[in-house]
Amino acid sequence: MLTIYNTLTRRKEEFKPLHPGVVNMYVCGPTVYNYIHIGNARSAIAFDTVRRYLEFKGYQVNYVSNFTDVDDKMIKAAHEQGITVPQLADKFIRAFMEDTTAVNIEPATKHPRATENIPEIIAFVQRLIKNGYAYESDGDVYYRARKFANYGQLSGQSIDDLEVGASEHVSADEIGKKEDPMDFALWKAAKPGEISWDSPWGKGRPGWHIECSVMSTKYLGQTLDIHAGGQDLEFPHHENEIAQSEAATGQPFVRYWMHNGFVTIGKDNEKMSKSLHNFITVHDIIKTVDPQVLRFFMATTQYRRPIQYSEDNLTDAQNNLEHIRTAYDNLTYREQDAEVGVDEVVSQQLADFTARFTAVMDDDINVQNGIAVVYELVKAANTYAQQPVVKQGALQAYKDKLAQLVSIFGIKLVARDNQIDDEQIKALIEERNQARKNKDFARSDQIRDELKQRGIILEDTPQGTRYKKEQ
RNA sequence: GGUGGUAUAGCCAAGUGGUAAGGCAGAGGUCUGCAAAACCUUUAUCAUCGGUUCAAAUCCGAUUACCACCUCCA
Repeated sequence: MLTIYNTLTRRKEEFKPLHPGVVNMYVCGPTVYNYIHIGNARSAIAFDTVRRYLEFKGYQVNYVSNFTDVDDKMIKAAHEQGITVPQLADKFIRAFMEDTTAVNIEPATKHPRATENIPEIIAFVQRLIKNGYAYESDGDVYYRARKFANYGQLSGQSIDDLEVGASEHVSADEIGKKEDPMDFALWKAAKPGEISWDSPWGKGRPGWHIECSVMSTKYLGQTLDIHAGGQDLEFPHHENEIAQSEAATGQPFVRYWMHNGFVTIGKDNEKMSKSLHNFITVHDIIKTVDPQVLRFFMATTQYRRPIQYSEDNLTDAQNNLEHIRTAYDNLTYREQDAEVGVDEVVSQQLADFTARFTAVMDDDINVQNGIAVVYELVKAANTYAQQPVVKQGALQAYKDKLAQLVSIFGIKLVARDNQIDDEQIKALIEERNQARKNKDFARSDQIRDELKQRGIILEDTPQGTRYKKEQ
């Protein structure tokens, strides 16, 4: 039984989608005014992993993730770079797709953009005005937070406590426009020269929160199974989404709210964020770090826990991933002398591993326990691969299971190309084998060292000398 | 000030009442001509104090430290 921690109720709950067998899932995406950093990627990776596990469990997942392609930061960045807001959006949406593809994040079923849904947004705002939850004020439209009885339920705070904080931060030009400091913008009037769309309230653009309410319900229905995002979106973004959506539809908006923990950095474990200027972009890091290592590093920490970013931790991930890849290679290597047939003991063992993996992952996607099962599988596979007699079917079964389980973490296990075409190298390997037969170990070690310099690793096994390229 | 989270071996980290999973690094060993790879063995009383209990890392209270949200941020 799959359980998921629901931020709304602050406890783990049995996961039951509204429609059996289908999961409608919405994940808040980035504002596309810059390359995504590792913290942004964490969110995408965390929920890509959740998605992959749900699919492993047999669900059909409709996965929608938006691009916020118009807001203050977009307008500012476009102005600074001397390009239009749509040009800026196109540039960084392309970069987003490149970066997320590199770390093996599946594209969403649908990646809607706010600016592609302006008519729907306007209609949604009109509905809120009609229902009495919103009001126009000098070209802006605001939501009456106090009118929504459950406002504050997600963040667990009373609206009065929230108001104390909010009143300190209301910008000067909003004072006087709002009926109440807690009210938030659904539609913002355009300043001269800003990108804008015609609306019943004059030229303007959508507020931040409204696009997610509109697009999630448009593509997934009035009640979503899962709505996810970073913990920093709990308030105000997701709180406001609930208020908007439920005031408009009269239906429960989301069944399970999921929020991922932050990537932290530095000795103080500070949140990696754009405003603290302590971020590392995916675009940059994958120039020097294997994207699969980055993926493994992030995917093997449970989504709610923080991830401490450091070189050491990344190295740990690299070692662990290499260990898994080597096991896969070890299985592949024995295919040359494997006997035809299957092994019932192995089949049973793999079924047990799968059951245990599922049992631990069912506990709120506990990937640390999941990966622990994978390590046990690796150990069993390595042990099997050293048996004097092995079966083709068993080798394949181990490989398939290993590949299947790590694919949930976004890792692609493939047979590595260790073919050597260089005749000179082949001759050297042959010469070394001859030298070993003649117990000329000085010569054989010399050849081994020489080839190592050239990136060829030799390993002597009971099945003969195995060579592989240095990774 | 309000709210939430975290504190387990050198490092990462699991574990929500019964005498501490797993990985990395380290040490020893098996295998090997030597290596490599692999496998085996080995390393903690769980931030502090107090309480409940036959029994607590695990429940309750207090304390300390760190982080986050309450304004844009995944």
